Amino acid sequence: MTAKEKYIEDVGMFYENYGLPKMAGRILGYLISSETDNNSFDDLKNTLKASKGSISGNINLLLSQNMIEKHMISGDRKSYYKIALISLENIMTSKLKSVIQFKMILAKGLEFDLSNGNSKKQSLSEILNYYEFLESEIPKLKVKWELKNNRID
Amino acid sequence: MTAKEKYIEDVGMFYENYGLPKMAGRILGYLISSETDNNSFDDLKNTLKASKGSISGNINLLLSQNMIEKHMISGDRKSYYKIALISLENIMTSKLKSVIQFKMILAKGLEFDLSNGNSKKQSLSEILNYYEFLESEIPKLKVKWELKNNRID
DNA sequence: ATTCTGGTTCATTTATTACTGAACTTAATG
DNA sequence: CATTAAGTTCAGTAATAAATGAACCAGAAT
Repeated sequence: MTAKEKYIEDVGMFYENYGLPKMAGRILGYLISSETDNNSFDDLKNTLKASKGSISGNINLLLSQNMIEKHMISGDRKSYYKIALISLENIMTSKLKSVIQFKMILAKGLEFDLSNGNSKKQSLSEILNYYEFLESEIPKLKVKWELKNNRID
Repeated sequence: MTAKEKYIEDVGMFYENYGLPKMAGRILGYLISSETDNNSFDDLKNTLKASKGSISGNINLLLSQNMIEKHMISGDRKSYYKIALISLENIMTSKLKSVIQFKMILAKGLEFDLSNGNSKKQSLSEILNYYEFLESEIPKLKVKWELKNNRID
């Protein structure tokens, strides 16, 4: 297994964890590590040693989620695919979304925990406050980063 | 379906997404929303309408991941379970870990993208820098929160 | 108009994972 | 020491999801 093949598998596994089919993850691995933007259906099929059906289905899944982009070359019937850079930047945002979802779950859980005196309710409230704090702070980080990078030196 | 049953299902789904079996998630949902710390094997089995095998397996899974805690009551053979509050606080940490993992994947991907002039390499590097920034900033948030809450008014 | 190319569709197969339920273990109780 | 109670183990089953591969379709080339 070459280093690149290993890499493609690693990305596949990461994205499987993230909720995509492994093959979709492999496609992303291939496209991230590809030097060119002109990656054809057949390039993917041959490199990933998968069926047409699987490549087709997963390409369209990734297109629908804006994780890859399709483009054409005039005088050529094929379609070409490349990684959508924005999708790489958005991993953090999507993780944050799931933290916020969890925050809402906690808040809901508190509703069932009726007796106000109890120390569990106290603790859950504190954790909830922490998540609310994170929810408000994390978006500020992106702004902070942008400021840092767009400053005129 | 009562509100609480719905809640248990929601938590189950959240944790399934997070990588646990649905039943383990349901157990967490039950324990988060339970008013007491004294939740027995049978409470879980009856409320969740599951087999002994499934309850047993999932309790032990959750114990091994420190997501729940077991305790005893003297004069009683049963074991009792409660949610480990730290596990709720650590959701964010675990999400952050996966962001760092992704950062490493990106860094590795850049190694394959050989030609230095190319604009893709440029863009990937920028995204990588962003993740490095996040990696250093996010732990600071916890500190900031603690300072905010432990301050003497 | 026929062939070829690029890609899609979908029924079937394969793989994975979790749940069930019954037999079993261990330890406490009468 | 026989019984019961609490929980574990594991083989079989069910449910889900994804990959295959062959048939199919649309448009371009000959």
